[in-house]
Amino acid sequence: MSQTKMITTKRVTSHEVAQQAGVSQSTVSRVFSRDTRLSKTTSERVMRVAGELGYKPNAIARSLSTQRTQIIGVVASYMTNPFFPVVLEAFTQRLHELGWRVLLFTAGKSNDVDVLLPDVLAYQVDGLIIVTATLSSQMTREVLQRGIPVVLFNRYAPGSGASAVSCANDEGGRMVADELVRAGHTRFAYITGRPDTSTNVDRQKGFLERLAELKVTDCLIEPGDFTYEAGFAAAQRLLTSSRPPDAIFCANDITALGALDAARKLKVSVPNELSVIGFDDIPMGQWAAYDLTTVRQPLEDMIEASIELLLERVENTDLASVLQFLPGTLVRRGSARLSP
Amino acid sequence: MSQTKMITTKRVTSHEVAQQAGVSQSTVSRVFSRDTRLSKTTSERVMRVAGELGYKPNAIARSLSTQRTQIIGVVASYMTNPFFPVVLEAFTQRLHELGWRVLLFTAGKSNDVDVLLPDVLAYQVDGLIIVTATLSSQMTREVLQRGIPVVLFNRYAPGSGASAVSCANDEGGRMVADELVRAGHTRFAYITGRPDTSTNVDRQKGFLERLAELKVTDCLIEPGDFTYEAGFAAAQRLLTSSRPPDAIFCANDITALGALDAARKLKVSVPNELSVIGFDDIPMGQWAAYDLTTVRQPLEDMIEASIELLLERVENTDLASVLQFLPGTLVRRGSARLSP
DNA sequence: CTGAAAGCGCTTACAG
DNA sequence: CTGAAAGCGCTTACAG
Repeated sequence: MSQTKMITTKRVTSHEVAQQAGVSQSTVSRVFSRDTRLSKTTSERVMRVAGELGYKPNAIARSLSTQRTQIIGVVASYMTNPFFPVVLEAFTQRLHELGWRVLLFTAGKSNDVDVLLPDVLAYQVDGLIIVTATLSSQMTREVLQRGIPVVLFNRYAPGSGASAVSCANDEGGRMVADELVRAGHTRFAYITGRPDTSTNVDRQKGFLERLAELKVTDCLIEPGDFTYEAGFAAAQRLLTSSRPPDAIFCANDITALGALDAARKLKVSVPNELSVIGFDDIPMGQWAAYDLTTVRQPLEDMIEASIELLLERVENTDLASVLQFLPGTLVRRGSARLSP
Repeated sequence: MSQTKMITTKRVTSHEVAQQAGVSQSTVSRVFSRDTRLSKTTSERVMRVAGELGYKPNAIARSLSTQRTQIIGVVASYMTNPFFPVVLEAFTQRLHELGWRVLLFTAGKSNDVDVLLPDVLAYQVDGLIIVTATLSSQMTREVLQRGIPVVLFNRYAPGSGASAVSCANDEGGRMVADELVRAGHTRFAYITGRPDTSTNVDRQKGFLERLAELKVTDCLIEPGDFTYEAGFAAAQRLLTSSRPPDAIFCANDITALGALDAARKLKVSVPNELSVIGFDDIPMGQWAAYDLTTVRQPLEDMIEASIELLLERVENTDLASVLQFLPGTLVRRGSARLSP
């Protein structure tokens, strides 16, 4: 039942607040930028008037003036892999808490990240987080040249100048090899992710290297692409081959879920006849139908680290790029027969 | 091996391009805003110089000047329900194609959408899409008052002034009732979603109403919350009760997957002893382990309609709000015993 | 503690 | 077809 029904669509500016409050526009601005040297009375009066008028400082104007948008560009895709939505949500949430906004871009089948970039840059983002897809190193250079720091999440590109935070994928692969061998498995297989990703390369490399160190040479490599369907198909091929594996390590969880369903379909008993291990620890791995043993990525820490690296470099463009690898942990569930 | 190694971090402005090209800054601006009345030669020269200098118009400055940011605020949450990431990705992709940017906000457990809103507004978004969570009607009014149109996706709030696009959830519920009765089921159950959502209310209402019309009164209502875990628990309760249902309709797919896993655990044979039907048609429903019969939401059309409603109202703030309901379609898979 | 004024990088009537 | 200039709504040295 307020007296002042605002039907007007016109947006309130600091000038109007200033006029109503009987101060200069600069003062209004200072009130909202928390300038310290303000008398309490002025400050309170301005705040009151601003409240009545429904005034909010225009962030776009502020951005232009300060040369800082407080916007972070986030490029994310592959939302069908449950890992990424969780990552995206966490990034958005955390950045927002810290006072930053997220401009979201998705790199689809057709539009490469490189194609997206001019649009990202036009909005003067203060920093860039790439959650999926890779930036060509030339593009990375171009972005960095403009003083916009870049952090790659869950992938890395040494020498590109971009910082990166990733799980220690090779170690994770080694850990899995260790555990599977120790539990007495003898015939191994690895279902790959997309072969051009550091994630896949490192997991595979760590796994195979450790197997080799343990004198195991019997490991089939079956191509996949980080999807359920590919995992299902690959496992089906493996399990119907002349010499099926008794342990399958999958490039990621969603692939492992596909592999488990293939085993179920073929009536291969898990974990008695077959152990399946994934990588990520997505929520679905905990579902009763799967109970997936996996390498958990330290998501919270990775996100925290990414944001820290990025914001440091927003503050100080001269900082050198950093690659950071955080160790994963094995989560023992029912899909693999492991020693305790 | 280009001669002009740009090490500078300073951003190029239209003034510099103008100077290099020997024209006024206005002309440079016109070239990039595709002003028609420009001589081809000037235009080309400016473009060439701009290219050499790596000039991109500053969208923030443009926004301030035009009073249009070309930014759409999107509020999305519940990324653990696979339905939403897909929606978010589609929205982002499509809006980008149409020349709009997406500022992403997530409403977490703690931060209500209402709390987020001042930050959304500060960035002068031209429109707002709410994919999850509901805006209080007071907040909706406030946003609309500022001339910012709002579209609710997959929920609606009549009288709030916000437009909305939703699946025809009641019809969907009716359709499921029809099919289940026709196939001879006799003991029904509905596992709910969160009770305060229009989505849940309408699906439940349609289902029960149609059952009543068909003279079926035997329908248990078991509370859930749109999650796998709730679906699992609810189905477990139902199936271990004294008079277990032979057909369960679930408020959404992820709930249905939980129900299916509960059935599997309890060795209830699907679809022989039990039919389970979901709502959404998320990718996982197609997985071999589930093969879920469900009501498919016409996602593409819903997104297209949402964007159209929104952009129309960005152009013309006076347009009245509209509620739009698009029919879902039954997707017959293996989790329900239905007549052909 | 506060104000007047320049400036951020564009767009766009207004002239010519 | 093009330029000079005002203006978008802020911030922030510079004075006082």
